[in-house]
Amino acid sequence: MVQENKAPAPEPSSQAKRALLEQFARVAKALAHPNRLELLEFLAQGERTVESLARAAGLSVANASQHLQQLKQAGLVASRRAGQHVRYRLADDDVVALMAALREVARRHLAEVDRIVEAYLAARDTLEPVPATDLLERIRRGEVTVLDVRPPEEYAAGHLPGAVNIPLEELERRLGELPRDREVVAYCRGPYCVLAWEAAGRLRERGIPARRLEGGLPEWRLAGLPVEVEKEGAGQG
Amino acid sequence: MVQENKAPAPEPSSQAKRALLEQFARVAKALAHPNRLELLEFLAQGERTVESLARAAGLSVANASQHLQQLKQAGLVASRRAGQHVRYRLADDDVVALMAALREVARRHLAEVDRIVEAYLAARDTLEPVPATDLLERIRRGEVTVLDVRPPEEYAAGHLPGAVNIPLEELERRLGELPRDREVVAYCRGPYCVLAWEAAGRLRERGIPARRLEGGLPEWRLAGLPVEVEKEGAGQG
DNA sequence: CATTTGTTCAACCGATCTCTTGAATGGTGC
DNA sequence: GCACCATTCAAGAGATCGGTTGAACAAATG
Repeated sequence: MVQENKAPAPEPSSQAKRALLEQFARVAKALAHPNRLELLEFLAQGERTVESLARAAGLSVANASQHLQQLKQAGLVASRRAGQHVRYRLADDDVVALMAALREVARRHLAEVDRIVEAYLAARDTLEPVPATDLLERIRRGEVTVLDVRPPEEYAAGHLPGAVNIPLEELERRLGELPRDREVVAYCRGPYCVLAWEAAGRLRERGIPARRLEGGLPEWRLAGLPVEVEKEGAGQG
Repeated sequence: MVQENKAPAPEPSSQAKRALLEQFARVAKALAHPNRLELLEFLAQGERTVESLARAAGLSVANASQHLQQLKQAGLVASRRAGQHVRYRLADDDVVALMAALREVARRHLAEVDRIVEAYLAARDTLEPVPATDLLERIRRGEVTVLDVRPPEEYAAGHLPGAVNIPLEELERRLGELPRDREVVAYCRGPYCVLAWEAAGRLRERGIPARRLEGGLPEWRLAGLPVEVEKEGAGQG
């Protein structure tokens, strides 16, 4: 039934409401493309140049640059010039929290996510992951070997206390570096980063007790847990 | 230096990675339009029909229905038929958390948000809002009058313990209902809902001590604080 | 100052999104 | 079983987005 009354109370500053909603939508829009989400995941590991990000994400440099600028305009990332390069970084840890909330909603309400995890990730490692706080306790007791399977560049930008860095592709070759009397806990970029699943699976196939950390380095850092950083040659805080 | 090596390790299941990122982007895409964000804000107050939502958001019914279906496919809302109507609701409180994270990032990193708040909202009430836990304490001590300025429909779907419901447009007329010996704390739909700012401002202009609650009903509920619900005539859990 | 290297800009096309309009669907209640 | 009603579907116009290409720009190097 057509209600012939005037517009339903065009509130005083519905103008403000609209303007605010547009700002929030702007942030969401920046998150609304898989390539940008992947760039954010890389940036959550630490500062990187455009070129490095483009290579990691399999994008052309121009394309990566465009996406990064969208992220920047949405306030999700920041950049600075360092020598010849422009280095991008997450604007803040609250961006990590936002991505976590996004993943959580998707995980809980999209059956497709479960399906993908079952089909691709659970095939490599079915064990439950180790919660971060449990791991910290066991690190302090020296009961565990922490294995960082990310590329050295990301390891250098920050890693778990005492973590050993063996990128996945070198794992078989460098098995000797892992003590055999302690459980290994592997981690990488985040809760769905395949590297850690794969590493845990491969290690257990070889009889080495191994599990994944629940979440990756960004989530660990977000929880306020301690992170070690290699001192950088050109770094300046 | 141009690295002429082959593609940078096209990881085993970058397929899975891609598929997951697309799912996360799907959720973000659903959030990436001001109209849908507004619908979500209404839904965060409680279950509503398509028609009611369309009217509240100033959309055509067909358009509102389309947006609601996008939200549904992204797992953000759910629906059920009730008599002749279809009633939509938030899928889960984690959606409230996601929206909170989105607003937080926008607030902290988009200068435009501050500008809008300053220009439109702070003009009505400049006092700092009351944190939810503080308010609960004062409610229990009976030290405060809690004022819900949302429409009765939203009040009925859930409100703060002991809250008085006076929609903003009736505020002047019904000032007598407010005890004059206690501070009034007004709230509405969320941290940027103008109703509470306006109400607090108008009350203080009349010499009644009044402030806003920090956040609205959805944030209060998300924090696990107690909510009162009117018993509904046709409700069935 | 000229060159090199890394990043950004600008223009373009195809794909996707948004809203409108008008018709179809499918429960409900009589 | 029938008519009604809220909701959904379908199609189309206009706008926005996404990726490519090639040129422009900026900082460092020699």
